Amino acid sequence: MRAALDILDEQGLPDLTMRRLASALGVQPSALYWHFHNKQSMLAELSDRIVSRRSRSRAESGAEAEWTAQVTTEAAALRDALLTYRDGAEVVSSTLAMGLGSTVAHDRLASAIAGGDFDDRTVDRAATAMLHFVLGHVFHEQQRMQYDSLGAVAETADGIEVEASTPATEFVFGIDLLVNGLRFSAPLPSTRD
Amino acid sequence: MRAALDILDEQGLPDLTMRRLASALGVQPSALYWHFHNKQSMLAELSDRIVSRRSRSRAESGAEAEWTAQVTTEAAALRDALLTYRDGAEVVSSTLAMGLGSTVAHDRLASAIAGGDFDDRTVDRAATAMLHFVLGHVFHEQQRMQYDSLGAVAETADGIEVEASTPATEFVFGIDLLVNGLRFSAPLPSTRD
DNA sequence: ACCTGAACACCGTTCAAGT
DNA sequence: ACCTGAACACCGTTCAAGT
Repeated sequence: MRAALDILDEQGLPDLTMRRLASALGVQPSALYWHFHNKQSMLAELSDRIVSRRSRSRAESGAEAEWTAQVTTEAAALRDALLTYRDGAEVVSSTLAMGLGSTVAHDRLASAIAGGDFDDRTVDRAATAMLHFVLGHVFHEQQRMQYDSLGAVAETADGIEVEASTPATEFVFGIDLLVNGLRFSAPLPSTRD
Repeated sequence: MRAALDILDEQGLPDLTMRRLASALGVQPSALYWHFHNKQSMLAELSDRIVSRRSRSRAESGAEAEWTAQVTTEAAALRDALLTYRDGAEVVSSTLAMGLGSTVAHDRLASAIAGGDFDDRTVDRAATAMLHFVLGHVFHEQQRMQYDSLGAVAETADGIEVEASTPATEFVFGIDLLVNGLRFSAPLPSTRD
């Protein structure tokens, strides 16, 4: 797993092949198939490690913060985790799409959302929608990163458009959209205090 | 393109190889490289065709419908287009992530959203967020489809959970979340009429 | 203008056999 | 328990050469 993460981060997903991984370990490719059923399940395990990596639990980690703030924090933490390794979002996205990998990402978002007192179905669907947005956003963000690093400096050509809005800004915009939609959609039964 | 769409729909993206496409056309693989720079650009063209396929322009296509209804309609039309071919969402998603393919999908969502009188940046970001949700959702939906078709009938095992909520229902839930978030986020300058 | 033939440099996976 | 060796059935792409 450590060797695989190194290759992923240094060379990218397309270069993370079973043969390259084997040779990084000084072993024959076939040796890997004693440890993993196939490449997919190896990537699934990688995906779990990427997602599970908790970033600094920010200032407010307690149960007291507004649920909206908790959701925002959780989403940002997930984005951070995905950004930790090159192509992280693609690995996780395709793993989850295949129905593999753990559900921690979804679950953490869901439990933050549950702080808003919604019914279980709403919580689940909102978490899923949010997860789709996060994965889509970071996937896109990382693809741009390596496209930009391959020449094509995009240019701040005509001076205008200089502070064109950062990926982080666009990210919180999307999250806020979903949080606000959630806040104003349901009857939201009890607003204690 | 027709042959490629056939292979995609009948055998899926993993089986859509340049060699298989060539042999379906009764031609050598190398012949394809006179027509396309590489496989990516072939898939990009395929992606454009998938997205451009307009479904029945529903009842209200006029300029008069509520902008929220227009956005919902546009999102549903995009979902329909992606569902038309097997693995359609994956083809489009990865093409757009690579910075290839046309921007029609984004643009159609954006112009529907623009009916709500938001500033250009908000329109663009909201369209992007929505596009990420749609692609993520349908990608997931299609992956499940072929997972389910490969045995593993999932079972309505214990009678409960029978009407567990369809993909279509979950889709409109996510779209509504985004539309509502948008409606209640900005100052929304003019509410003429 | 459009295609063939032949090659290059790879893939994931299996499986008997070794230690 | 863990790995090697050798093979199978593939990939995308290039490029001289043909018509």
